Amino acid sequence: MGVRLRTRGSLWNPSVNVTVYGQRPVLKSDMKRVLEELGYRFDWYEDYSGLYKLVRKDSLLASAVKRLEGMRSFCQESLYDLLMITILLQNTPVRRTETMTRAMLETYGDLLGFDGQRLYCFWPAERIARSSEEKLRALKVGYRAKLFLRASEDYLALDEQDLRNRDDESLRKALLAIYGVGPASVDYLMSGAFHRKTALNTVPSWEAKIFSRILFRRPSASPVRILEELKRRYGAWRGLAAHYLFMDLCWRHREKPIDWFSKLMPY
DNA sequence: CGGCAGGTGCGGA
DNA sequence: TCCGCACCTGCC
Repeated sequence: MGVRLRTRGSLWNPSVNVTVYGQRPVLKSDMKRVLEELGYRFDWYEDYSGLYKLVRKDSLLASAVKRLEGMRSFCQESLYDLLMITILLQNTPVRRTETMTRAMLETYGDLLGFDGQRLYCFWPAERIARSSEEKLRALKVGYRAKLFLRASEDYLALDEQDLRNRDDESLRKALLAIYGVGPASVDYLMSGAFHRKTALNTVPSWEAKIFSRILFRRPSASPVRILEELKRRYGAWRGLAAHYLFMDLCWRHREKPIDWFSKLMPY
């Protein structure tokens, strides 16, 4: 299915106009399930007041919230999609992640046309599980070929709804049991696919370079130092706070290019 | 062209 | 439980 979201209403009286496109007619029952799923993925019904309270004593976060107030910890991807993304991010520069992602989508993904757009969606897990390491390696994904296979198999044995109901600790354990998921990926999965606001326990090096500039106005504070500072400032809200700071930077960069950011991000 | 970046699993201490 | 190594490719 293809989904178009359009914002309606206002910050304090928000509403979203949802249009759903399907290869077969979209039934009322489909629509109900889509809306429930969107509510979860875009974190529409959660209370963010704990984050907004931190604004009073943190001017850095205050300026990000000023621009982005109301922004949710959104994640349009499913758990499986994001799992594949974390593997594509592992042990590689961003540019190579892009190359590998394109190759994987063109070979295994589905190209959807709707609403005047042509967009790839991720492949179903079964399609990779039925493929082979050799075929995957031909796409220049290196040793990640094995990770895609094993992670897809492990994913197929999981129940995503069950995982959503678990507490942080139990969820973390279940995710780490997926082959190819370590400390860095588990943070992405918990904060992205499951909206756990605290999930930020390791800082990948490319993010450290960016947060060093944001937090300390210097180029190269260590990942450990960055994590300490985020914990000190934002405590249990550090994952979400970091998301706000990063998105604020992206928007400021988009309005007026920031030199050091262009050098770190290849866009 | 050689050297290096980058997250995870695994084997060994 | 912690440490160090292997893995693969593209960029510098």
